[in-house]
Order: sequence, then structure tokens, then C-alpha cells
Amino acid sequence: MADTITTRAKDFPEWYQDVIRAADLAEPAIVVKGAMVIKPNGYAIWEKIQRELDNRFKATGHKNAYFPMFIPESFLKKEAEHVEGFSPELAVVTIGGGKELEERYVVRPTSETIIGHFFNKWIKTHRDLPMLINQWANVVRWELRTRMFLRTSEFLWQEGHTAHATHDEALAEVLRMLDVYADFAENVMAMPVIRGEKTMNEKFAGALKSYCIEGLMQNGWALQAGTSHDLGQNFGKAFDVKFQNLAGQSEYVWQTSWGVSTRLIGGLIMTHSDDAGLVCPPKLAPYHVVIIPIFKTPEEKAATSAVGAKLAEDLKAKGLSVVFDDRDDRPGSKYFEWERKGACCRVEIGPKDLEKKSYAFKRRDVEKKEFAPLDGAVAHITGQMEQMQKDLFNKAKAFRDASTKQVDSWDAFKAMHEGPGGFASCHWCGDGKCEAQVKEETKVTIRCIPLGNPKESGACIKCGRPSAQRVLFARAY
RNA sequence: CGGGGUGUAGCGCAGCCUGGUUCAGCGCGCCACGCUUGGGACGUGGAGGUCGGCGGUUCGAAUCCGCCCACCCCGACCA
Repeated sequence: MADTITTRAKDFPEWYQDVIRAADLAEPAIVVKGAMVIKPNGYAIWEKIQRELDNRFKATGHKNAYFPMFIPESFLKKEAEHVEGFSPELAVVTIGGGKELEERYVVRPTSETIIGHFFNKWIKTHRDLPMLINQWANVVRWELRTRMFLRTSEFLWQEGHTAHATHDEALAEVLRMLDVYADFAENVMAMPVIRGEKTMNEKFAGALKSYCIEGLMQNGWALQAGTSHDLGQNFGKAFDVKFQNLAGQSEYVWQTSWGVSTRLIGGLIMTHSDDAGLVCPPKLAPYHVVIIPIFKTPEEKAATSAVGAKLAEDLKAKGLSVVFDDRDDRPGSKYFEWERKGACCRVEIGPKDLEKKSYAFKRRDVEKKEFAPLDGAVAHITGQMEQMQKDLFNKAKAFRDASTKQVDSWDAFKAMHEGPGGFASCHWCGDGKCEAQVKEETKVTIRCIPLGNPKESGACIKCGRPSAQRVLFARAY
């Protein structure tokens, strides 16, 4: 068959590529190395992600703004750790209008520095705080190795940037936005995530601390789905962002930044999809309902189409995305096509249904096809969409939970990651060298120290030294 | 950037070792018409390719040689 999809069991990365192609979500740009084209079906998902998140950002008091894509190279150099972290992956503009530039521009890999520059201008007193800004933008990081949605040289994201009068307040913001991400991931993407703190090795270059949400993909690898950073006063000092406090003294602001990207779409695919193609939770699906009339004669076509088109209108009125597919093709062929593309459910209306006043209903994530009365179809279908949203989350969570294991011996640790993968909850002494050694030997990294982690004494999985808590290890994208 | 793999029609591939009348082919998809339509129908006709690119060897290159490019996998780096 054309559009064949490799099975997950045979070759997971190949399957991932196949699903993207079969669902027509995106393709590698090729003419621009490491870049991708997000096609309409894929971009529709991104637009829904944007809408959902943007509503949540607005609800938490943030306002959107836009800063230049070109950043003076000197800005990057103002924060030592930041420049060190990003310099290998920068794209730099040296010529403009045919002339060598006086100062080179970097194409933004992230906007902490240029926003720091403007915060310096905008913030004068404690009355200007908190400053709560979000930007929807593209960023460029010159990656050596790319995978569609998960890592491309250019990608789309949002980056929140805030400034506060106290560290406590900034930290509260960091955790509040982490919660927004977690809520979005679980309730909209139906992707269960662990909230946690990054180790010093894994944190954002320039941050005091980084927090993250981590999901687990079907191949047992973790995916960092969102990050929220406590920047402390690092950028405040680098860009001299000061405010006058109540006592009349000048203080550096405390800043945060947080972001999610089009990588989420990769996470969505690897969380829910199956060997037949894309599976998408209703809250993000480009297509909710596909209605297919079944007929033999022109009279039957007219009759089933009339009922189908009417149902389509009724469902659209409920805010669902509906396709009425009366193309001249075999029904079975249509079924497979819409399954590949991740339509949440399918409705068939045939001559027998007209007699029985029924319709056939098939949910993308459920094996069995059922027949239901046409009366109340709208309520039934909208109800099923809500149920599907919950079922996908529960299924993913069951997988995640079953793939999360407490591991207390190095042999078991190695065996787990040579085998099925998953989250290994292990004791860790807290030494970054130990962490690096584990990574070198097994490619497994510490994904996070879960928030609210219970204290428990034990021995480090690698070196055996005393440990106060377990952390989550996994192979990661 | 190192190691491995792959580039031939939209997708999946054969042909390459042993250069030339099986060398521009196959399956699926696509277009037209007919017939069909409750899980990938069928028939007839048709469109579609600088064989990844450049250079070389040769009377002759998809095929041999060199260089380059892109994509995929594994590493280093990372949302």
C-alpha cells in the first residue's frame, strides 16, 4: 500500500516519520538544512495549542509582545554562562544590505538578552512590577542533528519573560507557569507529565534553577515538554535592570522565563498514535468527525447524503470540526485515509441506517464499530469526544506508570535501559560527576528531581554513596 | 563533526556486482471513462523520472571511479 506505516515494534523512529508523512503534518524542508515545513494539518494542531495556551497566559495576567529576531552579538556575551551555553548553536548575520555590519547580529536562539535590554528601559520602580510578558516567535539553533518537530534548526515557540520585586515572587511565578504547562499537557494534550527540577548539569544556561515537565513516549524515552526557569538576578545584573523599592533603594529585579515549542506536536504523536497512523485527542485534533455516506444508487446517495450533511451542520454548530466525505471512492478506502490522518471518529450513514434511523460510529481509539440511533446523535458524539479525551489520557498514564520502576541495582538499571526503557526512580548522591558517568556509560540522563519528592535515605545507584532522595532517570530526546 | 545506512515517478522498491535491446521498470497512489460503494474493488486507457548533484573513465554510464549534497540511525550538543 502507499503510505505504508512501519510498525512501532519494528522501527520506532521510522514509524514516527511515517506517521508524520501519512497524516500530512510536515515534511523536511531539505532545501534549508535542518528545517521543516509544517503543513496545514500539522499547523492546525499548533494553532490549537497556541489558542489554549494563550488563553491560559492571559488568564494569569500575561500580555503578548514581540521583540526583534536579530540580537546584537554583544548582548549574548553579557551573561557569561548564557553565552557559553548558546554560542555553539548560533546563526550570525554579518552582512546587511550588501555591507558588512558594524556589529554582528545573532538570530535569536532565545530572547532573555534582548528582553533584558528593554526591561532595563521599562522598569524604574516597584510600581512597574511585576512585568509579565509573553512572546510567540520563531527561534534558531544551529543543530547538528535534527528530527521533525523534536529538534529542527528553526522552530516555533512561546517564551514568557517576567520580572519581579522579590525572589519569592519570581519563584512563585516559575512554579505557577510550570503548573499551567502541566495542566495543559494533561488536560488538553492528554499527555501525563512529571513536574520536576532539573539538575545543575541539565539546567538552562544562565538560570539559577530550571524546572520542567517530562513525558514518557511509547518507546520508553522521556521528552522534556516544557521548561520554566528561575533566572534569579543573573540577567538583571547583566542588563542593569533595577527598580526603586519601597524604601527608596535601588535593587536588581528577579526574573523568570518559560517556554514550550512545536516539539509538543512530536510528543503528541509519540504519546497517542498507533500503527495505523495519527491518534489525536479531541481538544487538539484537526478533524473531529468524518461523515461518510454509503450508497449504491443515485437515490441512496441523495438520501444518505442529505442526512449526513444535516448531521455535519448540527455537529459544526457544536464547535466540532467535521468533514462530510462524499467523494466517489470506496468507503473502506476512506476509512483508512481518515484513520491515518487522526480523525477522532467516523460516522457512516447507509441505506440500512435510513430504515432503522441509526448510524454507524467508530472511534479512532476504540476497536469496535457500533450502531446508534440517529436521534440524539449530536449528544452521543460530543459525549464520545469528551470520553475519548479522558480515555487517551488514562491509557497514556497507565503506560507511563507501568514503565516507571524503582531501581536499586546497577545491573537492573542497565538491563532496564537496554530493554524497554522507561523512568527509573533511583537514588542519586547529588554529584554531577556521577550523573555524567551514568550518561556516558548508558546514555541515560536524570530527567528531573520530581517536585514534592519524598525524602528517603538510600545509596546512589552509581557510586553507592549516601543519597537523600530518588530522582528520575531515562533515555531522552 | 565522527561512525553506519540510504538516495531510481507522489509513496514503497527492483535493476548496479558481470556498462550496451528485459534498462527507464514494478506495486500502490494519481487522471479519464465505465462499473462499483457497510473495512484498502475491478476493467480499459493515460499522465508522471535531468536514475540526488558535479566531474571523470568509455564508442556507450542508473550501472565503474572521484568529489560534493541531502535525509535516516548511533554518538557529542540541545526545546
